[in-house]
Amino acid sequence: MTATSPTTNERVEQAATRLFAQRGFHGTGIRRLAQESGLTSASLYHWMGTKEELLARLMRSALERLTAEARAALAGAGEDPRDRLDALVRVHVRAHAERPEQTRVVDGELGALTPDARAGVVALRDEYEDLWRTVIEDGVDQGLLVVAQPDLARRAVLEMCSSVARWFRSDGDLGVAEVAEEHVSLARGALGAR
Amino acid sequence: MTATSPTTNERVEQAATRLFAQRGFHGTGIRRLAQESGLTSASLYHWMGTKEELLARLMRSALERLTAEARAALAGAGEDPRDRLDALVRVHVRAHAERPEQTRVVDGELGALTPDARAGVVALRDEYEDLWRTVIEDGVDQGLLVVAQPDLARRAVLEMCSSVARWFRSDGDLGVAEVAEEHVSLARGALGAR
DNA sequence: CGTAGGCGATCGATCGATCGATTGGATACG
DNA sequence: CGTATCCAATCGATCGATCGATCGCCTACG
Repeated sequence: MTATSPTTNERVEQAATRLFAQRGFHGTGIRRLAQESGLTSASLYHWMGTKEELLARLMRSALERLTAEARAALAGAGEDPRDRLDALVRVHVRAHAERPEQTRVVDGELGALTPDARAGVVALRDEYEDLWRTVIEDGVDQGLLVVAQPDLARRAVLEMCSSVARWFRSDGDLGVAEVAEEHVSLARGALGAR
Repeated sequence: MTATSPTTNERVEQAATRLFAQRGFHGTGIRRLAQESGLTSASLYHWMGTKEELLARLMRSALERLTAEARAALAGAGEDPRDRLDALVRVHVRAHAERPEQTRVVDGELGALTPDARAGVVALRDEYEDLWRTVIEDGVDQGLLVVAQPDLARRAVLEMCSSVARWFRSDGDLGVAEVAEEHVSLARGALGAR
């Protein structure tokens, strides 16, 4: 157990993630952000750059982590596209259950970014979704998944799994593992897994 | 074809729906909202009350319309819970495809409301979701739908269908009807329809 | 003449961001 | 060793802009 006290940078990022998730990017002022980080608004600029740069950084690192976790899970999964789908669902649901604020910022604040900053985030998101696209395409090609519109189905299943971030509570009736397995079952059903 | 020119009130509500959907409630200023409504910011107050009242009104009327459409569809559907589920999916998907800005405001700006205003909107949302809850419960009770966690499944399928508002384009490859039927199929699969 | 609808002007508050100044610990040098 | 230099980090003060909202006044019309 390494319970290091958080660095200033971590305190800023944690406060920003929490506030952006709760009140939105435009609903969060830099004074409030500084207060929750334990700094003055002037000092805050030493760590965050501009407010938008901070948001973009948070979104990119969250997406990079998610993609890395998905790649690792796929590397440990077998060849069967259905098993690989299960692995993606588990990673996605776990991430949204365990880091709901991070994922809600990624999913909900894209529109707050200027085109330049948005492009970088969108590229990372597309990279992540390509993992899903490939798995679903492989499954359909091999006749192990049955969907008429793979792109539509991918978006639908992704959003289905993302919804967890908006209701899951770690002190609720269901544990993370149960929720993940339940979504594995829903996703398999939706995609017509043989 | 009744192509009446929009009333001032309609122009305000349409501008607000568009802006709130695109830039968010906190990202939309009074002046911009007035400009797009063809009014000065002072005149705007004659029509909208406060900015928050306007948002709450938009959200309530959108939810009331959705609920009314869902009730009408259920009234015209048969007794089989699977058919009733199909009807709900079609209404939900059509609404999100044809009125993406309205639905995105409802789904995304709840957090911008003060507790008092939020309560009224949440009550309407619960009323709508109860229609889904009942249908799914009936289906499970009769053994025609198979899900381990009906509440979780309801949320998952709802979010799955809501995702349409974030990508559908009326000039794209798929029409509204096709998208709706595709989601009917996905929902049936996810909920294990016999 | 009353009222619905609209306007310009302006309110106090807050916005995101920057300024110059200060601190303290590390590093380089005589 | 002593001290000069540097730089990351922080601060109070304040910038111009914009925020949501309100005011009094004007005009058109039933």
